Amino acid sequence: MMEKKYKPQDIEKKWQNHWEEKRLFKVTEDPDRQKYYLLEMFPYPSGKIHIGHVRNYTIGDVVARYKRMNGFNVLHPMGWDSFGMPAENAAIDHGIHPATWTNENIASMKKQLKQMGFSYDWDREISTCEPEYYRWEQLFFLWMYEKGLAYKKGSIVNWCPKCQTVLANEQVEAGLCWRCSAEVGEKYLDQWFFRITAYIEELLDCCDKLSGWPEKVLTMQRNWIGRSYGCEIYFPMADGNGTINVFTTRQDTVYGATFMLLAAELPLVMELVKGKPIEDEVRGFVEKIKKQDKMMRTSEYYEKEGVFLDTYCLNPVTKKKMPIYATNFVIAEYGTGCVMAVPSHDQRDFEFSKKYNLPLVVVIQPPKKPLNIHTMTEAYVDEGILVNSGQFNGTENIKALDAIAEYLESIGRGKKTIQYRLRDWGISRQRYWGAPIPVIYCDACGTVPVPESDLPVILPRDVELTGEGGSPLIKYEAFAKTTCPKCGGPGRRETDTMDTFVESSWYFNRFCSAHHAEKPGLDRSKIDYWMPVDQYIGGIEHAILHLLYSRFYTKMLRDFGVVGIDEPFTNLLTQGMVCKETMRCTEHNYLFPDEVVDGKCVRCQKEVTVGKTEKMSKSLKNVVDPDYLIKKYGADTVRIFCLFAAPPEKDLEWSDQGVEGSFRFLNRTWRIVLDYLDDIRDVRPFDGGEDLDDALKNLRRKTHQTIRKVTRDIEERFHFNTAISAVMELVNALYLLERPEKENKKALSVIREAIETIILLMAPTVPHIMEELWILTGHESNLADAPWPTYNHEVAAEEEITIVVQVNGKVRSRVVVPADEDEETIKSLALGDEKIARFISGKTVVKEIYVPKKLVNIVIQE
RNA sequence: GCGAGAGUGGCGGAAUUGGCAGACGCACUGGACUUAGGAUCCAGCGGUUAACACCAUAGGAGUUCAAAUCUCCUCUCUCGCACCA
Repeated sequence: MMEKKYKPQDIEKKWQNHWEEKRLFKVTEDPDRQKYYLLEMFPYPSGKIHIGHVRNYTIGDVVARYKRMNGFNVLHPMGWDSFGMPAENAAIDHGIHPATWTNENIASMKKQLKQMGFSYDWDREISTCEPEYYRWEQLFFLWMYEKGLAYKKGSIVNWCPKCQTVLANEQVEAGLCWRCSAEVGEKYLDQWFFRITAYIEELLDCCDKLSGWPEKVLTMQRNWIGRSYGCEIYFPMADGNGTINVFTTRQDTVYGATFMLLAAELPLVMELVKGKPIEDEVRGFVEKIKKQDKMMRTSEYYEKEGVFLDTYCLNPVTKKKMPIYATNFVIAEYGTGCVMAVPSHDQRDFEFSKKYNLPLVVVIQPPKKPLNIHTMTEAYVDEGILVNSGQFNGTENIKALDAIAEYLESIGRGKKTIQYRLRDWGISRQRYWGAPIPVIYCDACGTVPVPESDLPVILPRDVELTGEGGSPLIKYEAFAKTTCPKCGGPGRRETDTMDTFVESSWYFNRFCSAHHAEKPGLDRSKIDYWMPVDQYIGGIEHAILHLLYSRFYTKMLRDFGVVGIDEPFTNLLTQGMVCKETMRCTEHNYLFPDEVVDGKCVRCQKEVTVGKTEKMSKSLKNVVDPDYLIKKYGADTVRIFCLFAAPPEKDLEWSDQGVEGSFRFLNRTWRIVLDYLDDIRDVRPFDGGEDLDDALKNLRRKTHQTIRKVTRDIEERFHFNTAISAVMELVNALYLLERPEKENKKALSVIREAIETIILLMAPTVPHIMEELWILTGHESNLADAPWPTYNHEVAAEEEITIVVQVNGKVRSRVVVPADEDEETIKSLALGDEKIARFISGKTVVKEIYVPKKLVNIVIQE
């Protein structure tokens, strides 16, 4: 037979069409089968898929196909997180409507995903910018408003005066607008917030139950929520007018508090100095700090500064007068914005006391060298015994924490409290391309939610985007001008839209009933069948926000009765980044690979230096184009390389030569199968019963060992790299086998078993080539439906094992014995070994260690 | 500063519970086949050594019959939070 060459371009399209025509990946609820919901984080339709998507979705696809072959009813959907700023920027820059731009991008990216052969149920495709999607989000908003979980509050935001819009912190670069470079100011704006803090304890405590999540992500979430147990303490003003309240986790040092620090931004600061001679000086300081603040936050050198307010409060336990200062380093938003200063036991307070010559009192003595306030060069922040602390003297400071808090409570000067770092989620965006917030403002009735029956509030499409003057919705009267649903009088719609993180906080539910048109857009019976997501896969960059918001939404929707689970994602895999080396020359900075010939820049002929590997990005010119790779090598090569080059959770270093190697392996597999094709076509895979010679027995053992290894690697830890290398070994073993005669049906059946095993084991990874080989070997059913192979323990077991013989822990020899050989025989073989004899002759054997099936260690006295 | 993770050949990476360090692949070297080879097949490939052997898992100590793996210290890198009182 003429050997047929492996041409991925010929076969991949064919199989993709076949899968689509047969609707092989369409799923419905089936109570008799175990469900498996596999989800990869859906993409923003930016235009083209990048290699990070390819890696993410390849990992997911292999798991989906693997689970399908193992009999699970697999839900594997895909959709588009299609609201967002890039669409608006494209509109401003190129005059194309965000909707058009977005939908064109979706079409081309969908084509690319299909070219990769990903096994999605495309019938469940969703796009979050469609009213069919966001109408339910608006409904949830109304419910949240009703329950007080959505509320409006004034807050300070970054404001670009030129673009007339709020900027996220990440969009402020060195105090300037990222787009127009205008100086960013602050503005006090009414913003909508979601009360995520209503679920803060549950969000924190459930971290302990998420055993399928990486510890790293849980740690990040816990830190982000930032729970601190402490105490609120009330410091009475010296003049008897009210108190200053502080939050502290160190109430054990309250006897050492000698002055009071306030965040300069607090309104209280100006109130305290009102009408005093010092008022102007303080105002000047406060204005200066307010201006500096944002810049200084990111600066490394942060000089602690303060100004005395010419006012005192009293330490509630020592009754001593404490001067009050406004400062630049106390955070207004954390705790109460006021801090009791204990200079002997807090480094910041210590520095401040030195600068402004304020008194110190030691209240904790270290176990060894006692502290002296005159010779201290830094604060003592460790543990010790309380001194100068009234009734608590002599107690270990840690043990006194509770007692002091209780004492403060008993005298009415404080109470135990818990503080969090996490604040409520501000969701208002002064942006056009987002889901409208369903609220109407009426002069007579105030804030009025849009009635449920009027939903959805549709985002109008015929608007003009100029990039200036803020959101076009403000000026679009047909949208903004409306009537109050309560009194029928004139009203104006909220023209802010929701943060795009809102859409991604519940989309995984929508996939369960993607086209459900009845309230609340989620079919409870389908939700109950599919949710929670069994395996979620995505980038580590979403470790905090997206995952935290999704957890919040899940708990809230549960309390609304919409879903029946507490946590959305049972198992989480965070895949690493795709990196590549960078190249640059002194003249043109970063270069594309095709700008370099013979190590020189093609434009200036200067020497090119190969830089370190970094995350692929357009600006570093170290990207690879999935389209080009698919065209050149086929999707299967791209898929297998992404899996083989590194385990999924680690960063993957892209290597063009490595891709060649993966392509070579597929060719090698293709050739050996086609080479045997005529001979094995009419043979059945070996299924035991007959004796085999050593070579065939070894091949068969290898086959079954490979099934065991691949199954475990996928099942236990998703280590596809080692799974693939195991199959490579089996392919190598086939190459090394002496080719049997055509008449030797027994040998050919063993070979057929090996070949079918290779095809089945590789089916999830490289589905197109394996489908083709499956058909070529005479099968009629789809490989995608074939069952995952099983191994036979006895066949996989080694008959002979190599026992390592050590002398004093160093390998000196090896003996080969039957697998079931007894300890005594092995030991005597070891002692009698020629090489071993050289090491132990004339020495005393102290001990013999025997590890079954592994080694003998002979311990001798030197 | 705090928290988390990592450090193994020229490179990417292997190494169930402590038990043969370097699987598999890339690169490289040699051979075969070829008009040719940047195709393919076979073989070699951590370092020192003629060999025996010795040295090697960031560095140093320790526990152990035995350590890449466990403990302590030091160094380096990555990520997250960062004046959170």
